Amino acid sequence: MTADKPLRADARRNRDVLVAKAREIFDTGEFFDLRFDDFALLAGVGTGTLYRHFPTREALAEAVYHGEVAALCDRARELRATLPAAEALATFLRGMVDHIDAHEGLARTLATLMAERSGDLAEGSQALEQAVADLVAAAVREGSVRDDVDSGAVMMVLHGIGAAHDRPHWRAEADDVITLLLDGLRRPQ
Amino acid sequence: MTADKPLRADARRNRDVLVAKAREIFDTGEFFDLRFDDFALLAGVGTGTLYRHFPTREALAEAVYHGEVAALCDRARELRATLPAAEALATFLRGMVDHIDAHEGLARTLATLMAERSGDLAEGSQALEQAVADLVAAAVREGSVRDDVDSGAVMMVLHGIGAAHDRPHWRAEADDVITLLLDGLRRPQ
DNA sequence: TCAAAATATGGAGACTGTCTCCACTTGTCA
DNA sequence: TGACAAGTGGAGACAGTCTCCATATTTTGA
Repeated sequence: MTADKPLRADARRNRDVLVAKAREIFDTGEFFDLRFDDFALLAGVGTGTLYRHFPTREALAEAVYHGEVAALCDRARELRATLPAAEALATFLRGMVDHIDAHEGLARTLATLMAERSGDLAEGSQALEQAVADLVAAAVREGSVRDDVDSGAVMMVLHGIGAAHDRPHWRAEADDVITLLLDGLRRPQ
Repeated sequence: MTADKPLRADARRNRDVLVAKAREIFDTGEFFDLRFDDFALLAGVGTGTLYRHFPTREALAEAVYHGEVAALCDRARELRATLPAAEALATFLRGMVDHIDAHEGLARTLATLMAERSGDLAEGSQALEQAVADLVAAAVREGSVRDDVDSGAVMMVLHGIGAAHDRPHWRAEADDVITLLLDGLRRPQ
């Protein structure tokens, strides 16, 4: 699966350029206005090279998403190490909204690709899923969060926030959703 | 905008056939495996006719979505007339999950199309948005639901449930999300 | 009832983006 | 440094989308 056979130096270089360029374009939100072939040219490689490294737009997204997820997981780990569990969870979720807000184009692009080919990106979500599960589990252990709902529900809500990009009052609503979620999660009593 | 100029009899007939066929195919989940031209043939009309009535896949989805939204709005109105507000809201949300569960293919198809061209379908959501807002407002007036969050947040959560289709434990998670949402909405004390 | 006008039809073929293939280039290893 | 493996790029095959218009159907009004 993840048996990364060592790439030749130039191949690795091209791959990195492609991912970097992709992240850049994702962020501008122009990814879908672009012919995939043109994207290759824009990154300075031939279309053959693009297709060898990333057979589909989704494969490219997956690579970008990986980096994104890794960063979020680091953040989750850090919060879990420095704050009480409930606070770590709340801070993480609020931070997530900030993050999506700050990289709207990226989030929108990934969410769109995720919707049409969810399978491909689902794998990349595993790590994030685990990070959230850990945050929730810690809070449950601590006694501040109820234990009768699955952490998958939290992921589903996050997914929803990401997917609902273009709602006119996205930011305010997203904040409200997190508020509702956190209040709903609080252990009754 | 909605200036429906009267269609010729045969045109109206063809349009109805197309929408009916579309709903059918949406439900099987095979819509994206199908060439749009083939869909026309399948419905028994020429491709030109298909394109005249529905210039894009999204336009077709919008028509199907309209019927769906209308049914949901009726249900919301009915519940609001026969149950205490909080209960009406809860029943509506639970019913929504049932509905999506029962028409998984349709929900998945609409959610996917919504993700890539959200603008087109957003308009069709207006009525549903209003219905949910009414349910929430009634519950707030009744005093059973907090008044410091916007009903848009509820829509966002619903959107998320619909968008998260292919999560392995979708049903259980969706139920949990509704539970969290309803508990979060309850007026503190 | 029956032209004439208005409206709608269907499917051939132009168009456009995706993806493959392979002759050639570049990197690696002994 | 030579030989072999790995990678490259872009021309062209291919597939789906969409337009166009000669033909068919419906509506209008005399």
